[in-house]
Amino acid sequence: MTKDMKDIVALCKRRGFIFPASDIYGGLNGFWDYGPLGTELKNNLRDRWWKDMVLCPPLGPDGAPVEIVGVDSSIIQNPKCWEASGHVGGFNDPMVDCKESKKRYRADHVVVYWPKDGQGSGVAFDKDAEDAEIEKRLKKLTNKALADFDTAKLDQIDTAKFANIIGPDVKTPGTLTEPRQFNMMFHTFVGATSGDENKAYLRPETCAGIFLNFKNVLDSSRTRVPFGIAQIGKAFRNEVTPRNFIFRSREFEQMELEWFCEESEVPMWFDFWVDQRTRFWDAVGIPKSALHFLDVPKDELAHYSARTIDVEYAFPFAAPGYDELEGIAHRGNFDLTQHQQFSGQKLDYFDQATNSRFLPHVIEPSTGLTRGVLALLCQAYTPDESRPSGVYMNFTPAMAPKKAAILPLTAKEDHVPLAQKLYLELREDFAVDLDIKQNIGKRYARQDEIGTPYCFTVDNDTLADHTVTVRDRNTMAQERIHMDKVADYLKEKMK
RNA sequence: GCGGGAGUAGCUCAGUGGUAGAGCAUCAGCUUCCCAAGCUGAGGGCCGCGGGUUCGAUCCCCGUCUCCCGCUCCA
Repeated sequence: MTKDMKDIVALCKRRGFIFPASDIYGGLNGFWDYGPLGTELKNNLRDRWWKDMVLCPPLGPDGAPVEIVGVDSSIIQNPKCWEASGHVGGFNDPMVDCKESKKRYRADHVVVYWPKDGQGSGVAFDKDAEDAEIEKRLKKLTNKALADFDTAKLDQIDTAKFANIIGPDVKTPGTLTEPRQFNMMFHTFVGATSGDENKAYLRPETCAGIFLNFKNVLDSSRTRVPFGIAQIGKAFRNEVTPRNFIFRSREFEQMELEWFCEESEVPMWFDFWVDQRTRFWDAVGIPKSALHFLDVPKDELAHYSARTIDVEYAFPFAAPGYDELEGIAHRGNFDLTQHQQFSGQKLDYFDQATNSRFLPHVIEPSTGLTRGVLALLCQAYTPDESRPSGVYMNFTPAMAPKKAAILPLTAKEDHVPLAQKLYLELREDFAVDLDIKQNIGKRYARQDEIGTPYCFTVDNDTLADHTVTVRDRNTMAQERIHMDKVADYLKEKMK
């Protein structure tokens, strides 16, 4: 059984899950619109996250209920916020292109070896190049030994000297272009005039809005450490290469929790949240067997993080590997420290019990809602040549955009009125379809393709004893239940 | 941004220098007591967009946009 992204993308478009944004204008790279079914699916996943995190959060490791509150912060904040977070300074990496090798390099990742005697060209290497390899290439290109060179990072070198540098993958000097800034943040202007003084950014992640409101929440909500603040919302990144359907898009939606605790309790809470998040994915239909937990190696950690576990999912485009679905990071107290410094406002927490002040440490389970939707779609997509539709979407009942279809077995006779009655009853509580036209097989197939877990069919027996058949999407098996029990049946299945 | 591939019906694709087809989907009718997406029919495309060559371009050329694959990037 193979899952091909092309087929999944086609089904999403055909059945109204996801469309290219601005489709009638030819689309826009990295942007997507959610159609009728996709919106329901996304909302179901979003609401389930909010319920599990904020409305009905779990019991903590000690058995006591954990406390989490929500915020909904502005997408545009004071630009100083992004200086404090490091996004303005740290993520505008200057890049250089090589006209010869057609490769692109981060300027600070390229090391240039300059001859100490000033004779001949400088030779550039990737920062991770092995000594033996460097020595060999220097010898070949300049006939000098490693000890005859000084080194400097490319971003520290005057561009006037670039003409005399041999790029990392070529043999002649002068092929490297001037460094150019790559800004991952979308910028905009606040107010009617556009100039540097009112430049602002669309948030590249939602968590900053949580840290900015840390003090406001403390002052207004009687929360006490340990506690969490959650937020769901859009974020924007000017990705160099949007790729893999909605996996890496320029506008996306995040679900983030910042869990504030004492430093000494970090390991306990870290493990707790990894466990909780795994349970969540399992509950919405992503089993642990489809996940991979990557303990991010120290040298690849973000500058603020002491430990991060990437929860990766077996996306078809990553096969046979995995790609990131969620990151659970120990951010230390980096964010509060930075915002305290840049804003000049005290953000420390006063603990009445111990009469001490401190900046809490943070555990951040951060996931992409839209990546979650993609994982749900990929996981649900099930080719099955034995059935007419050739495929069905195996959503859990709780996540499925449509919970059930009500089908009169025939369009004539007297099946229709009973089906309508059942439909009107169910639609008060569930997203259900009533489908009367065409033969029953065609209608089952249609529901399979959009992942409706149950079909209730009215037939001749219904007229006599008010029972209907329940047809299970995955097994195609049927059982009879009383019409009055259908609502309870659905409710039970959606737990 | 670079290299390669591709844009024809809602989807997947054929096709020809003389203004277009198939399968599926959609809709209507028929059939059907349960997978018979079976039967009949209908709607739907200025062949991505803009130029150029030509008597004439969906086809050839140029530009542009978008998508896919590989680099680069992914805090």
